[in-house]
Amino acid sequence: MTIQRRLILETLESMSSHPSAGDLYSIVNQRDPGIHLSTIYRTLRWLEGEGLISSRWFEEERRQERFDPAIPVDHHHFLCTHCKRVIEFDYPLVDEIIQQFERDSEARIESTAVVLYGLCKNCRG
Amino acid sequence: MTIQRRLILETLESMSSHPSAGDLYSIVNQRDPGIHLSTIYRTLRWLEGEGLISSRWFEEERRQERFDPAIPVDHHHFLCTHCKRVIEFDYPLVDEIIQQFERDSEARIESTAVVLYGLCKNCRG
DNA sequence: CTCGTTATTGCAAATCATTCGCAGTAAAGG
DNA sequence: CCTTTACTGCGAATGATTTGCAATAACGAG
Repeated sequence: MTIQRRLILETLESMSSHPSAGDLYSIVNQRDPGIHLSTIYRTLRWLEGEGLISSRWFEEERRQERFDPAIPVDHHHFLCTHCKRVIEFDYPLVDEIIQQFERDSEARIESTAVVLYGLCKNCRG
Repeated sequence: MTIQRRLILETLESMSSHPSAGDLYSIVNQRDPGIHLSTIYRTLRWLEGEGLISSRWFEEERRQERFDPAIPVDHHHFLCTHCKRVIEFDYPLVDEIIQQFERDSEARIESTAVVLYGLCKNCRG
């Protein structure tokens, strides 16, 4: 555990917005101006491999990977298309979809990505 | 409507696999060896704008956009992680998730991306 | 059918997020 | 304090997609 890794992990954990590597860089950079973007990437990749964080791709911002400080246990996401806020949820209904699909198709489901896009409470209206 | 555009659209419509631009290029290229990859991209973008096709990003192959010959009406996807086959489905359960989330969060949902990953009937076992 | 205008193509270079190779530096344990 | 091993900073590479531009094809008017 190096200073940089600790700083990156702490910063990510303090954010609920599922930042991209670049977002994280501009914040971490304020406390450690010498840090390099590639260190951010490598550390995020390492944290992911250790199972401490997980990563997401949202269709809205298809190009940028976003990082989630949560352990990669199944949960799902809402992304506000206006303020970019992320809300997590976990409904048993998703499991019902999996079961129905497995019955209908005889496939075996191993993971899911359920994302809802729209306007949050604050951005409606 | 040029020769190239017609060829690209016909080719996409004949495929159920949700090909990437590169996949499409290697097939279209057999019938029109002079065609350029940028024409594929531009045409796909144009078809998308016309509402004739839609595009998807799957987390499994995060880097590559895949194109769907279907009109962009709400439907959902299964991607076989082994053979890359895509199966489409449309369950009312997804609408129930939307309604439940809208109730819980007071957000307004405008679109969804529901993708299931796993092994299809043929690739299990 | 021919000409002129406008849209589309082919090509090459640019983008942009992410990754990689490498040499220098820091961590960790003895 | 020293040695080994892992991590960082840096710059260059990657790879899918986009863009600028000059050449070409489509389409409508005559």
